[in-house]
Amino acid sequence: MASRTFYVHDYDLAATLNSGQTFRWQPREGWWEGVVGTRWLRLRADSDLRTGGMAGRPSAILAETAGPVDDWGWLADYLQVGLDLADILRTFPDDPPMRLAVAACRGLRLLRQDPWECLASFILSSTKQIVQIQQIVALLCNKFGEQLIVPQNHRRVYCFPLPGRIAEADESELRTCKMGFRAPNLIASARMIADGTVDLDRLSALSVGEARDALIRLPGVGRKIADCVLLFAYGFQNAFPVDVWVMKALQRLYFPRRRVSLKRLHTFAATHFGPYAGYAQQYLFHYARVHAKLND
DNA sequence: GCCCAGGTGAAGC
DNA sequence: GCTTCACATGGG
Repeated sequence: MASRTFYVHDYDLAATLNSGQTFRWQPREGWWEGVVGTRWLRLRADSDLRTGGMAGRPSAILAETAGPVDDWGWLADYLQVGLDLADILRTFPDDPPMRLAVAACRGLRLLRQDPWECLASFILSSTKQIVQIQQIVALLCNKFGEQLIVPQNHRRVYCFPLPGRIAEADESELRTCKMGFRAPNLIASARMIADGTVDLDRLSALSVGEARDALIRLPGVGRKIADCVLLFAYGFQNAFPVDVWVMKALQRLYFPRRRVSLKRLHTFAATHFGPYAGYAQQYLFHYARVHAKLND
């Protein structure tokens, strides 16, 4: 077992882990338990003991693993603890909707996830609620993933299955994980990645447009899912996924008088929200989903 | 029963 | 170009 404390400002761990960008974290006994790569771990937001902490705004994240760790760079990268959130918030447009969303979601962050896990999870996400995506991903990992080191007396935990493992599975096996019509898309995409037709390792060297085109070649991956992977896994900060919630938020907050097409919303997003548009998108998504009642 | 869920892709105008 | 529809499955 190993542990480490990361000191952070303005980091709402619960909102971040529970904001629909990742699907494996579960609250348990005051911690968030999850898997990053091939390591089981748990995280807890704490006061910064060096300063006594700030009331109501924990400024440290405590991490514990079950196995030994000598270099914590993988977790610092995943959590993006080195990023200065204030620098990003300053680039957001100073308009009423953005001010509402930022005020409501203070400390919300974007993670830097593994591309394959992110891609596969979002292939499974279409027309599913977040709780159901979590359930499907859990079933998939339990059935196809490799077992990980966990604390004594802890239930068994498995890593996210690699593309090669999914590629050799058959559709009926995958359907037992309750993914329905998404199963053939997941298999076909896994095969294209396993056989090198699409190389996920090369995408970070491409422009955002080229990387998006590469992802959209995969079956079950359209503009929205591609943008999720570009933003959540590759860190293309200007990727702007438009799902039903973001669509509702943009329509209601910025164009209350007229109906605007999806294409025009993309054009608006690309010009209005600045270089960190993807970050702004996550604030709008979380605000719309958790805080605002945007339904008529 | 009905409607919706971090959509996509094919088919219709 | 744009609109409509099927696609599994579960929750409200």
